[in-house]
Amino acid sequence: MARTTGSDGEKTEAAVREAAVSLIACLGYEAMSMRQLAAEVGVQAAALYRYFPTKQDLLFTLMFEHMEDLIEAWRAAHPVGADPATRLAAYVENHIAFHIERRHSTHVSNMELRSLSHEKLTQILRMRTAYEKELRAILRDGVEAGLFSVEDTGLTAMALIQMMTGVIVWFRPGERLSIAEVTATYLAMTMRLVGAKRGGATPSYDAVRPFERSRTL
Amino acid sequence: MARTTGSDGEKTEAAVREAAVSLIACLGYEAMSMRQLAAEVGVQAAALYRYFPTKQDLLFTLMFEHMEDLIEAWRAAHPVGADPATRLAAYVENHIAFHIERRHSTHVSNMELRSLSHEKLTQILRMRTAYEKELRAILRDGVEAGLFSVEDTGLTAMALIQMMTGVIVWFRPGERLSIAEVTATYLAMTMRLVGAKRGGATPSYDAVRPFERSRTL
DNA sequence: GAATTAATTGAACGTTTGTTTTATTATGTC
DNA sequence: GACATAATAAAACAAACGTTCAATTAATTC
Repeated sequence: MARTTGSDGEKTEAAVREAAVSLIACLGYEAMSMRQLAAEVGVQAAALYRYFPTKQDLLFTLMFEHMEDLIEAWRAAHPVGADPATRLAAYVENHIAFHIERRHSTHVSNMELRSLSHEKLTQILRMRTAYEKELRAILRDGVEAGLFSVEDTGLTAMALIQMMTGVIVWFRPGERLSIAEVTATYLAMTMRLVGAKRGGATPSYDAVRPFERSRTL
Repeated sequence: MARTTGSDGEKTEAAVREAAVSLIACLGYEAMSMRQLAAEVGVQAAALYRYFPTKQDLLFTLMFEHMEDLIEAWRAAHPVGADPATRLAAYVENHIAFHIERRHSTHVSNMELRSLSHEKLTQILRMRTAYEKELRAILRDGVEAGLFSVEDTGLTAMALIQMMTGVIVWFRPGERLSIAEVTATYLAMTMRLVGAKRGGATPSYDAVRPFERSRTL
């Protein structure tokens, strides 16, 4: 009827975050009730309000940290001073690896934007735009260097991001394809899509069927 | 306090459908209340139950008819007996035109699947799979004819559909790009992505910058 | 071991939800 | 003009919602 033995604020808060990401990803933000979330954590609904002032603040926190992590992952992975093709390859690989690893929080951050207040929405969209800007810069550099051939860098960046993020809709680890195979295929598709020229540091991105690939190895 | 002058069942039902698509697209299915929907139509909530037995039945009806229309649009537009490149071009053009025209109902059909019961979900997914199968068949034919070069037809089909459908996320009619420009660019990106060979009936799909294009015309 | 602080419960609050029921009025038919 | 039917309003239902508050116990500090 009060504090329970072994209870720890940090652990509870982490458990709430984790359960919330899963529940919101599966049911949707509006469909998940605070009582349902509390039950998943093994606690009463009132206890949640010790960690998050409102339901919407909880949602915002999850999204904000997802975007922070995404931007930080790219900051740690991006090759500095490399040629556009290398940078594009790094962007694709980082994006796909990150989104496959965090399917649930990606779902939350992409699908529940409409449940945010105007100010909080603006803040999340600003972070998203900053991340997408990196891709546009790579495409622009590639076009200016005569390495890529695209009609419109802004449109192409959106198309690529939609295509790559879409992987979480159908991909399930442990099924027909491995993460490495999926990433390699998306990389090849991306390089063809942007019309990457061959030669130099950039290998050919023509499609190689899996059985052919294994014969050449 | 009862039947109002000029009231007509058919008109009311159509108005309910229309308002529901807009409201669900903007607020989400769970966030839209039946009273809100009724107010939008200019009617009391109880009147809605004359046309749809439950809220979920309303959602299902909207999704079902969206999928029916999509499949019918492709049935009417698909070129029979044509080469894979022509068929692929027709698929892309039809898909983008349809989804731009029906942004709202596409949003509903893509985002609210989790609010459906198991049986109704299965029914919608069956229709979706049938539609996607058409694209896979085109890609397979193209690969077998040596015209396309893709690693995995299933994966490529999913990637293309995610990329194309994603247009509704950022595209707004009347802004920087026209529908025709967007469609042309997506078509060119698609052809490069599948490694379509040049020559024959298929023109080059190398990127041509807008200003260059207008100079050649 | 007393005092303080951290973590949680249980009950309650006022709203809002999807839906049902009953009564009432407009329209179309003979 | 009477009668049947179609279309709606108004009121009510129990259940569930997000959130608050006071009480209570575990852990920590001195």
